[in-house]
Amino acid sequence: MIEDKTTQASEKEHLNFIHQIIEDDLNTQKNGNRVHTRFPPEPNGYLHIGHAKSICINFGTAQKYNGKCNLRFDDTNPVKEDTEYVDSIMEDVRWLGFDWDGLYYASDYFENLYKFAEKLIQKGKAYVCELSQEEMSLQRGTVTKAGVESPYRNRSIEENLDLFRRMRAGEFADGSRVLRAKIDMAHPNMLMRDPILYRIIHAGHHRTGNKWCIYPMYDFAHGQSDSIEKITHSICTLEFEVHRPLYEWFIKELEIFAPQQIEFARLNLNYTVMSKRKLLRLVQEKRVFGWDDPRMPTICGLRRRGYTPESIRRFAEMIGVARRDNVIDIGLLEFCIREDLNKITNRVMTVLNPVKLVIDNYPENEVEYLEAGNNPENPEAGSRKVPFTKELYIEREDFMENPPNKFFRLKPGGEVRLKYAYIIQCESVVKDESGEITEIHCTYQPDTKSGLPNSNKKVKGTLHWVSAKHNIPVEVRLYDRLFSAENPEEVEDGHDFTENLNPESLKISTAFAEPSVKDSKPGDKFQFERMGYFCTDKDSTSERLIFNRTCTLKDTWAKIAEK
RNA sequence: UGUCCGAUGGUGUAAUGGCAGCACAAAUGGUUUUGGUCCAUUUAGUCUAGGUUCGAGUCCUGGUCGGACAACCA
Repeated sequence: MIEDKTTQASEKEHLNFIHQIIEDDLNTQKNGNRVHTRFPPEPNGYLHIGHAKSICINFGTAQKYNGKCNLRFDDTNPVKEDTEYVDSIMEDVRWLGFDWDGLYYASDYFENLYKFAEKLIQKGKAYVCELSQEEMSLQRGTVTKAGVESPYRNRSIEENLDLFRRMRAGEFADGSRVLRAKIDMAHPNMLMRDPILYRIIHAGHHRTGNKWCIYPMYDFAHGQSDSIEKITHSICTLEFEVHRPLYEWFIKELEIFAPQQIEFARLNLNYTVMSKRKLLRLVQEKRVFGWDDPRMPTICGLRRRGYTPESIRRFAEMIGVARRDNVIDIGLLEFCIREDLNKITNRVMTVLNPVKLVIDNYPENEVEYLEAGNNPENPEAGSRKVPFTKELYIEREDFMENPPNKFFRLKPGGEVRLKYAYIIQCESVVKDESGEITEIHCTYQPDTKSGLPNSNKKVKGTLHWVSAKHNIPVEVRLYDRLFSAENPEEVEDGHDFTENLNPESLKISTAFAEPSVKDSKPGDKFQFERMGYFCTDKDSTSERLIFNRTCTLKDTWAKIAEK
C-alpha cells in the first residue's frame, strides 16, 4: 500500500525544464554521466532570497543527479568587492544546508584568462582600443542602428600584443585603453559589437592585491571560468540570455571545453526590493539596522527574523523554475515558514497588551503549577509547568464589553476557558475615570480544571494568560512589510523607491511572558499563543530578553470582524 | 521602429500530439483547550486569428501583449 503510493509519487514527479535538459544530456552521454553546476556570486553584497532560489537550483540539481556543485566568487571588479561579503556568502550558503565541492574565485584564473586574451590577439580576434568611453559609446550605435568600427581595430597583431603587455605592466592610466574582441560592429546583438575584454583599474583587489592592474570583464571571465572547472551546465538568470552568443563565441575561439549556459527567470516578490544596489542603499542610509535587519530580504535578515533553512528550501521548491517572468506573492513565503514553525516550535503564553483579570473565588496566595503541553503537533516535545494565580493578565483585545455576535472570547456574563486551566465566567469590570477597563473580575469553576473528568465542558473561546506575579517582561519587535507598495521599485519619474518605505514596519513593545522563556538563547523559536511565531534575537540576554516576530498566525477573526 | 525571449485559474507551476493537474490564495463545512492547526468540499485557466492532424496548451504562420539588450557592473 505504502509502496504503491511512493511509486505513484515518483512516477508523477514533474521535471522542470533544466532537469529535462540534463536528462537529455545524460541520455546522449554528452558529458558522460557528469553533472557539474556552480553558484557564482559577485562578493559585492549580501545574499538575498533571490540568490537562495539560485542556490537551491544549482546545488539541488547537482544533488539530484549525483553531480557536483562549485561555489565560485565572480570577483573581477576590485572596486566593488570585499572579503566581508565573501565570508557572509559562505556562511549563508552553508546555513541554507548546502556545501560546495570546489571553492574557487575568478581571480584564481587571472593568469589563465590573460593567456586566453593573448591567444585571441594572436588569432587576430582582439585589439587594443584607445577610444574614450564616450567615443566608444557613441560608436557602438543603437539597438536599431549599426555601430561604426574603431580606428584602432586593424592594428597589427604585434602592436596589439605589445600594447596589451604594456597594459598589464602598468604603463597606462585607468580608462586610457581597453582590449576588445573583434567581432561585428553591425551585429544585431549589441553585446557582439566588439565587446570589451579587459580594462585598466589601478586598484587593490581583495585577493590578488596589487598584482594586477588590468581586470577581465564578466563576459571574458565567466564562461572561461566555467570551462576551466569543466562545468557541464552553467545555470544563470534570464538577463544573461543575450550574453550567451558571446559566451559561446569565446569558448569556440579559444577551443576549450564547452559548458552549456541555461537561463531561468529570476525571483520577484511583491512588497520586496531585491536589487543589491538598493539594499546597499538602505543599509548605507541607515533606513534599516544593517544587512541582517529582520525586515531585509537577505538570507541573514531572514535568519535573524526566525526563518529556517528548511522553509526557504521548501519555498524554492514550491515556486518552481521557468523562463517566464513571475511575481511571487510574499504570502507563499509566509506559508512556508508557518508550515515549518508550526511543526517545530514550542507554544508559550505571552501577553502583549495586558489587562488585569482577577478570579474572585480563587484563594489569595495560592499558586498552582499547571501542566502545559509544549507542542500539540509533536507529543514528543513534552510539557512544562505554568504558574496560575488569583491575579492574571490576559490580552486586552480578548475582552469586549459590547461584543458583536460572533465574538468567542470574554464578554460580560460570558464563559471562556483559560488555556491549561479553568473555565471562568466574567462577573464585572472596573474602570478608571477615563473609562478604560483596569480590572476584569471573574469566578472560576474548580471542577473544570484541565485534565479533570469535568473538563470536557464546551466553551467557544480559550484565552492565553500569564500570572500577574510570575511573569517575565520581555521586549518584542513586531515587524511589518518594509515597503507598503506592492511593486516598491515602480515609482513615478523623478521619485525614489525609498518613498515606498513603510514607516510602520517596526514596532517595539514590552510583553509579559510565562517564566518558561527565561532560558531562551538567540535563535530559539516559539509560537506565542495567538500572537505569532517569535525568534530570540541575537542581541537577547538573560537580563533583557528580546524576541523578533517571524510572522503572525493566520488571523481569520479579523476577516469575520470585517463582515 | 532592430534582435532575442516569453504568454496555462487571482498567483506560481505541471501536462514532451491523447482525460488540463498540483500548490498558494479565496469560499463553505467538520474536528479542535485559542478563530491557529488538521480534514473535506467548492469556485476559477490554455492571449488571439488561421493552418497541420482522427486528435493541438503542445507543431506551423500571422497578430496582440509583456520582458531583456545600447556600463571600462555582474
